[in-house]
Amino acid sequence: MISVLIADDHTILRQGLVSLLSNDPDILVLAEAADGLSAVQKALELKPMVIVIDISMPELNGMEAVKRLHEQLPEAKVLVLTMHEEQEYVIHMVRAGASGYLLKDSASDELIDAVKALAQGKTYFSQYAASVLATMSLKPAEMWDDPYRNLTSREREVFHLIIEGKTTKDIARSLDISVKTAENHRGKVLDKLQVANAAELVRYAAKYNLLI
Amino acid sequence: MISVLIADDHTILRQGLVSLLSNDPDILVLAEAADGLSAVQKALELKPMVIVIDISMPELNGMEAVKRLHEQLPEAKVLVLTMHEEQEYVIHMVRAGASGYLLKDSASDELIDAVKALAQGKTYFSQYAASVLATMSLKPAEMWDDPYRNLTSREREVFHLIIEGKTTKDIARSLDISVKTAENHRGKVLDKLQVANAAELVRYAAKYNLLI
DNA sequence: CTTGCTCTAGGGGTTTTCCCTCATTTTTAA
DNA sequence: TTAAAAATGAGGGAAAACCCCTAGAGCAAG
Repeated sequence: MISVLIADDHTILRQGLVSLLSNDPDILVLAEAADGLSAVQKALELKPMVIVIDISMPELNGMEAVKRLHEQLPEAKVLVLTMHEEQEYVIHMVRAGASGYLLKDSASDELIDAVKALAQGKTYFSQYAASVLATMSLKPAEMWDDPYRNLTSREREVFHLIIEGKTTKDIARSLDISVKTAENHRGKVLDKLQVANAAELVRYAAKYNLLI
Repeated sequence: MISVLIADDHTILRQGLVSLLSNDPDILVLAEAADGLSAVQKALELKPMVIVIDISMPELNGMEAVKRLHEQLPEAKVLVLTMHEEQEYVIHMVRAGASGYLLKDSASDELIDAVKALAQGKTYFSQYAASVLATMSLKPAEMWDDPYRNLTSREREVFHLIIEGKTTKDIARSLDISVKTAENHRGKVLDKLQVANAAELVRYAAKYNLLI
């Protein structure tokens, strides 16, 4: 019997998953969680064999939750179930400790296969995720992180202010630094993320789900 | 017996919905569709009483699909099931002909209630959607559309070029107009959408799912 | 046929962005 | 502890963005 915890903030989807997984005689759904924090808590309490988790959740996002689960409950296997196709998501989640990655538009049979694979200590990656990981493994390690990760903390502050539509003067004021310094940070951000202007930067942010 | 068609591009969610609805003895799921176009085709063919549809779908987005369904199969009731909380989505979908609007994080009981309500010719709106519509009905009709709708066709062209990160010079070249004209259009777009700069414009585009 | 809207184009201005360079101090890591 | 990286600040300049304004041509509706 495979015990499973399901974490997803969309109730209907979550209940649909419970319904799907419960149809299989080998699978027992222990509990559900609607946010990352309660997912970690319930996992530590109930010690499920497999945790099915979505990336985007309130309280504690999926990535942080996976990290904590992997640290505090390494014997539990984490299956990421998401609609995010971005390469970076796959990589980040795997590095955070996920044993499987499945897109929400895959078939429900695949979900059950994945849960069973993880319960047996195997990994399970969708066609897409597997190919991303295969491609990535050919690149040098320093290329793995998306450029946003290469920003310094100050640069990230500036980054977020730019994508809020703030001007350099606004940024200088809100960070209490000189306009010239803010300008320098701005330049470095654009340079590091390889975009030409603020508009492209916001596109970048949208692409990586960095817009609050 | 209530016949239902389910349209959602995420296979797992879709199958979860089928599983949930099939548990109810009064509901019969006739078919599923993974994109807007096939949803319309299958609806015209099978003539379901209720169509459960997601907004964001490939081929033909939910809004267009709802519009066509309402025109070509007015006797079928459309229930929009989505994770989009944006006010504008609710309004647009209702104006397109939806009889119900449900968020994906509502409970599955609510989904079944909604399907039954629509089958009886009633409407069903989630707490949130209902309040949005209540608030909107107090505003004058010309305020209903989001500002993007007020752009002229030329302004929309410019809009899309701006959110691609193009400079005014680029825009002038690509539309074969003078830089000054492009500048004027740019100004009008920013003014009509009430944003201060290109960065905010891209945010706006992201908010309304206008980023390609 | 006038009124209004759109598209076009320009004048002239201020502000902001973007791109270099250089330099000091602080923090971090080897 | 020394070297590297980060944060700070500034000068100067070219380009772009932003904000006024006017104005003609075309087109559709009243």
